[in-house]
Formats: sequence, structure tokens, C-alpha cells
Amino acid sequence: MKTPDELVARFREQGYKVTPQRQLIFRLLNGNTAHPTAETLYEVAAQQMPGISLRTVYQTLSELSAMGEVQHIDLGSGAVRFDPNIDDHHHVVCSTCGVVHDVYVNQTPLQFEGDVEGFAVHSTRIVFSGECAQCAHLSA
Amino acid sequence: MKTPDELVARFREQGYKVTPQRQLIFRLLNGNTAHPTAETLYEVAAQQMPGISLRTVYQTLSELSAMGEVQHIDLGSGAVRFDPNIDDHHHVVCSTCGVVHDVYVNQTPLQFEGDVEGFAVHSTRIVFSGECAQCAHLSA
DNA sequence: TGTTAGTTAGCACGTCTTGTTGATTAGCAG
DNA sequence: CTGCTAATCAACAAGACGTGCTAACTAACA
Repeated sequence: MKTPDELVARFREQGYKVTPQRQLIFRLLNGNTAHPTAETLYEVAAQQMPGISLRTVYQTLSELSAMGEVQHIDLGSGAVRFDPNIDDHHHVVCSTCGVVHDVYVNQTPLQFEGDVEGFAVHSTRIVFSGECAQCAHLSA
Repeated sequence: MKTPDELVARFREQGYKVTPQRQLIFRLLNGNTAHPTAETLYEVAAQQMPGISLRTVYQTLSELSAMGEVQHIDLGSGAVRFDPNIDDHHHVVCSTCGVVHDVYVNQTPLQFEGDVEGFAVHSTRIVFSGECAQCAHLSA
């Protein structure tokens, strides 16, 4: 994701207004590796700006997502998560605590076999599920 | 997935009754490569057995899933899909028409790098998105 | 044949996300 | 500085997906 300042510039270019709410969300996402949902981001935002609405958080996230500045990740865990890391990367998910981390897989592009003649792959998503070191430690 | 007859046997073993509704669903899933949702399966089922309820379809699918006889796949497209193929396989999804096909990736297990010391991978899901040959042809 | 699980209809809820409306605020161009 | 217009907010709603519950009826299986 671009820095908050760069996002401010991009928003202005697009004719979007640069409001304090949007700027707050830019800052909260910047360098954020927690893969927050709209809801969790809203909770943090509301501490710094009481009165901000969940609706606005959703909307700003949609805008960022549409502009390609954040990744939209759906791990089937209910809510969609947002990732300011827009590199070509993948995810590991702890099935116990739900924590998500970014990982890089260097064997891509992957080869596959199946009944899919002529399929043009545009993107590949890989999700590794298992148990994180924390949870393994606790259960041991 | 096991054959309908084998599933009948397994259900009886488990103390589940073998009803016509369940048998119908076994048959509809057998060799089914369409990755149906509960809803679409219900529609087909209802043609052959008017009066069957969506509820029963959901329930039977849950039972099969819990028994490991079908895979539960969530592609973030809204509804969960069911796959009677329980091999270790992955999916390609056409982002235009939504069709899903099974594929086999032979480079697994994949190596990855990231801030995930000590993570124990239990499973890996890979989803290739792009355009299927059909849609590529139509848009050309 | 009888017990009990399964099925059905109907209604409800919960979660996540988006739509709408109407009033207020404030960004930004001129 | 002013004015246009987007953005925000609150409040309410809805839609999609899936499940929970009840009550009544049916049918599988011992």
C-alpha cells in the first residue's frame, strides 16, 4: 500500500475529498500486518475518532480496494479481511486462533493438471492452514 | 466420494437412517463435477422429488461433510460449494462465468517464506482464477 | 409393530455487507 | 471567502447464507 500521503494525493487525483476519516483509515492501514476486518478497523478508528461510522470504514475500504491499494482477502471465516500488502503474496492461517500472516511462495507460477483446456490464469491464491507456533506451544 | 451404495452402508453403520431423500442426494453427488451449492443441488433434487426441503439438503450435505465424504469449498463467492472429489486437489475458477474445475498440482508441498516461524501446515488450498476457454472464446 | 429418527413447513435469528433517506458538515475549486 | 457538492452520520432496512426451533406427520429399522 502507498503511504498515507501518497494516498491523499491519489484520492485528490480521483476527485475524492480528503477527509479526516479517510486519512485516519490510511494511517491505520499503513504497515498494518494484522489483516483486519472492517469491523476491527472500525473499533480502532473509533477510539481515535469517536463518532466515525462503520459505514464510512466500509466505504473507504471499498474505495481503496477498487483502486487496488489494499487486497481483499476472504478466508471463509465470515468477514472479509483487508491487507495493505499488495505484493504477490499468499497467506497462512492458524485454524486455532485465526491469526493470518503473509508469506511468499517462489515456486509460482504453479503447474496444474485437469480438465481445463485453454484456461487463462490471471491470479493464484494459496492459503496454508495449520497451527501457529503460539497455539502449538499452548496446547503442548 | 464413495458410491451411493457405499454411502448407504456407511450411513447405516453410523446409525443414520437411509431415507429416499438421502439416497437421492448421494446419487446427485456421485460423479458430480459441477461443484454445486446446497441451493443448486436442492433445485435438481426437487425436480426428481417434489417436496424435498432445502433444509434436508443442507443437513445431508453437512453429514457427508462431517463424515469426510464431500469437500466443503468456499471460494468467497457467497455460497459454499460441495465437491464429491475428496482427493488432494485444487480449483480453477473462471471469474467471468463462475465455473469451477478440479485440478491437481504436483509441486506440493510448497515452500514459503515469511514471518511464520514454527507454523505447522496441515492443509494447503490453491485457487487459480482467470478466464475459461468458453468465456475467452465468447469475448473474442 | 413400535420406537425413534427423519422430514416438512413455518418462522426466526445472526452475521456480514450494502442500500436508502434526510439532515448536517466540510473539502476544495474558483 | 463563498458556494457547490461530496462526504458523513444516524437510523432503518434488506438481502444472502446458513442454522435453530417447534410441532406434526412419516417412515426406517430393530
